[in-house]
Amino acid sequence: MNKNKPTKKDLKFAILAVDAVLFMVRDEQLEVLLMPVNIQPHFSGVHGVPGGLIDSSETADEAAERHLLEKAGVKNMYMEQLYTFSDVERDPRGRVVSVAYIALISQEQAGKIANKKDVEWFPVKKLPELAYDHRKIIQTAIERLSIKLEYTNIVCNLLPDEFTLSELQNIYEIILNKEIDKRNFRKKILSLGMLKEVSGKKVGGANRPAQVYSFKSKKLTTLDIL
Amino acid sequence: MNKNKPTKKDLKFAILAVDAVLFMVRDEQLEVLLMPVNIQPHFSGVHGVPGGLIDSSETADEAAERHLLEKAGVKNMYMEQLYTFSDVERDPRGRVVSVAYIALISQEQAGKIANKKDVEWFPVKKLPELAYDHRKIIQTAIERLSIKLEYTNIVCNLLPDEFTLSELQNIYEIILNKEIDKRNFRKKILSLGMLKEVSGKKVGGANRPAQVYSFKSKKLTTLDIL
DNA sequence: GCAAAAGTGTTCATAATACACCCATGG
DNA sequence: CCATGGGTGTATTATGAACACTTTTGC
Repeated sequence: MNKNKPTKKDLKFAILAVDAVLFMVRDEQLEVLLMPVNIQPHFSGVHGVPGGLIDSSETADEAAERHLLEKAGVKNMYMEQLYTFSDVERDPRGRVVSVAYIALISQEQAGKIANKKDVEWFPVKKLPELAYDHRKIIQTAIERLSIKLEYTNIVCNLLPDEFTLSELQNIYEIILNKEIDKRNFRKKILSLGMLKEVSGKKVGGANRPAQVYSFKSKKLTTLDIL
Repeated sequence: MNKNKPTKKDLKFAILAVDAVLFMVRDEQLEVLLMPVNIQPHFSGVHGVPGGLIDSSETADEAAERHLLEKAGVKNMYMEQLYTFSDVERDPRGRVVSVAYIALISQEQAGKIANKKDVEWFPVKKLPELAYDHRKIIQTAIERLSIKLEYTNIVCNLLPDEFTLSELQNIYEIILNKEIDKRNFRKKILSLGMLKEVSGKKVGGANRPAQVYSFKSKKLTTLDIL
């Protein structure tokens, strides 16, 4: 392909970046991790998802992991490629193509994060002003997450290892933005055979203790109903 | 590529390319368009899908369209982004990240293509030796296509404007690689309400003429059964 | 004893599957 | 008249949806 040196003219290349939309569920809300973006004279007082350039010796996946670790102190989370955004004008400073990722952690994991200054969780329903095309990226991520909730076990990445059926149902209701019948939900989720009972009950205050469950496997599995 | 010629200090970039996996169904087979790849000393006598670099003034989508037109003479086809492949060693000449696309045309459209020298259709079950990571890209494309057949109207892009139910069923059977009951298939596909009858019958030889149908809309629609 | 969440079954409607024969045409 | 693909219906089963009360605990 390009055999010339980077002579800067007619050279076809773009700066290649990654952006990672990191989700967590907390307080009955789907939240996304943002950090301030301050790029004079284009952006100030706005936020964006963590991201950065891809190094010449790493894959996009590795770059996304690295930037999440460096900028947000998060590691070992579930991550999948979302979409590659390549609008010519998406970065006012010049041509930057971004490979976007979805990443998921439980509230529990979120609590353990080395608290980097400047990172902050926002409910997706109350996003601040965003830099670049990050609103579109987040929107795309939410759609993907919603769809995958319905036909994969991806939800396991938003929960701690052990959880109750109510907690599980809650996450579905929050992300899908609708109420689900408790009896039908339990029947269905248990019939899928992905869960196992864990000994011990969760004592949660002034109410009946709940059975605790865990996923048999956290490997992404497609429930092919077809 | 170019990491040995860092004219721009620490500048991190990669060559950005697109690759387009163009599918067609013909002769009871899913076929993909390939062209020879001859890159000395790395590749000779092997094939790859059409593709090329992204220009600094075009999006990845536009680049994919352009390369399909330039290299294969195909235009106005259905196209969607597939995945971005970024393995560091995927191009032996240097770092090239590729945004891969799926494109679909009907056999009818394929026949009208200005016959570019060197392009050739191969059944996906009999692929020749392939350059780069194109086998992986094609594999990923086939999986995506199969999945989307089941919950979208994407199949319309593989058919001519007017077609019979048998032709439609045939495409499903070929791509999903399984037999489908004729009566159940018709019941289901008609109940989705995406088709309209077209006046006229298809006379196909020594048998009863078949009713002709067309899609009410070719816009990609998700059949949310959920 | 009461507030709060856990847990549990049945009925009904709809959708998926399995399955076999007659129809219209060209040669 | 026969070979070829077009076209149709029913019975069975599985799945999804609607729906209300009892249980266990902390206070």
